Amino acid sequence: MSSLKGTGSPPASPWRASRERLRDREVKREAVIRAAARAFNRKGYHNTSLDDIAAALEVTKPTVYYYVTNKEQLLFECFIAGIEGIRAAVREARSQALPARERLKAVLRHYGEAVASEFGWCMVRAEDQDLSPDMSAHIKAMKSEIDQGIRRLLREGIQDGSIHPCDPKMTAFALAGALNWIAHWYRESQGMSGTEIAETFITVFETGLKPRPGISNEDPTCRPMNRRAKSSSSRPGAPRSARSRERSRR
Amino acid sequence: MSSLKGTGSPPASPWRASRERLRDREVKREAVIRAAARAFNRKGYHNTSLDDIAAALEVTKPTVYYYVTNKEQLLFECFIAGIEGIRAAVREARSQALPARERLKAVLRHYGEAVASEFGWCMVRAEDQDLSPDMSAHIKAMKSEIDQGIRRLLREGIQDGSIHPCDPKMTAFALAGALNWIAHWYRESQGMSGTEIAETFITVFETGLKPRPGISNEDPTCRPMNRRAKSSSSRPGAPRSARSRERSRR
DNA sequence: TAGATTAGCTACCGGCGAGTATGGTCCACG
DNA sequence: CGTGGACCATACTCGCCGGTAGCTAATCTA
Repeated sequence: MSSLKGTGSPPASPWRASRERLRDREVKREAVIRAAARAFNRKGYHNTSLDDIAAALEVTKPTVYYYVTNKEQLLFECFIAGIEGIRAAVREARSQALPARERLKAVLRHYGEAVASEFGWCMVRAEDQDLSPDMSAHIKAMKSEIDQGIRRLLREGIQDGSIHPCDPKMTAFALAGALNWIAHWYRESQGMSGTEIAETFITVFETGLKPRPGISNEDPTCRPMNRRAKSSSSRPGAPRSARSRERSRR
Repeated sequence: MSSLKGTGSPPASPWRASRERLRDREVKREAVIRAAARAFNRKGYHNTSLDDIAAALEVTKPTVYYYVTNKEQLLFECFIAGIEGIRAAVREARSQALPARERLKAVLRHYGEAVASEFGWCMVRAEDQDLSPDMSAHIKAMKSEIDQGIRRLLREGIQDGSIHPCDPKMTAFALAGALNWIAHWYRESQGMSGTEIAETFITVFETGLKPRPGISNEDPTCRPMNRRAKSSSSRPGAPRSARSRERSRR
């Protein structure tokens, strides 16, 4: 699969112009997966029939089966499309020379972005009861990889002094839970992007609820819901490294 | 409904001795709902048939329908059973003379307890796509009530100085998300209770990731997983075993 | 131009599971 | 003692949906 992650492309279906057939099987296949993701997102996995997906693409069910073996695989592919970015971010975080808290923040930003994406729902809510044992195992392995990566960053941060001592396991659960839950309430219509939401969450997690005398409450991320421009200067040492790095789309 | 919330009662069914019929309708009705919650918890809503639920109670499907009008209502009742405790806690928090952060903490403790309960799954994952519009509206209203209650506590805490300034809406999302997600990974088998987990989360949220010079790291909740059973397996995204796709064999 | 390959459609099957029709059994009460 | 109602089982119906068979038409290849 090549560039499934990008951009809310308009729902135009590649079948439309039957004249200039792209004959690019991969493009169509991705369109099927994206349509499935959108449908799952709206109606849930079990309430979505393959006829629905086909209708959204203005084709019929056998056509969908021409690109995909079964419904389960459709869900699986959506999951992969969503989680791949996070895995990349986790791997990347290990090879950087920054305090662990900064590397963790970069991971969380990508995490939030992925969860708020088109595939966020599938990524977060794919129940392994709906998948065959081997696919379920795949998914569990990937989720575990991410979880362990976050725990490791927490441990490293505790050791290098950039993170307050805490239970890495439980803290990772709390962080991942807060971010995962974005998929339940986020709709693109709202003002904020996934990255912005992640940024706001990160501020909450970093600062904590208990007042910190030293820190001003002028921090723009603490103002209620304006969508400021990206305010790159407010916090010293904020790593734009992760942001500047272009998404690897191949 | 009387006391559905209590205690992981053994899965004994009140029908057991068909000889000594209890003939207590309310008791049986609650047993049905609890059995449904357990089944949904294990296999998911859509993968659970009413025959499954009936079988768990050692009765047949019409018996279930004798106590409940349809499957949807079953899910709804489970939801109510789970969320009622949180609503009560939110209401109670308004009539106390404590700093808002303390009242918020009390709410979050009840929240975590509810999410880790038998009905946590139903409460958290009841998709409103699976419910009729009016039931969905009920549920949304209750969820909103809780959300608004948390936001209010945050605002009050910011004003009385017990909570560091933050965006109440986003912070409420982060808190609720972290706690909701407990339902995805928590299994009673593990060592911690729901309240204990909530307590740990609260510590994380209060303190924040950034180091606080004043605070000792001797806080027992910050030690990694004091009473560890065979941990190392559970992780946030992956609800554990739950033998996938167990079909009702007849 | 003939066969092969690609891509899509119409029309169907099979079963699973929600919900029901019907009737039997046990108890309470008169 | 028989009658009504509460309670539960057997044995269905029926619609939906995942998946398939088999055809057609276009394009490619040689």
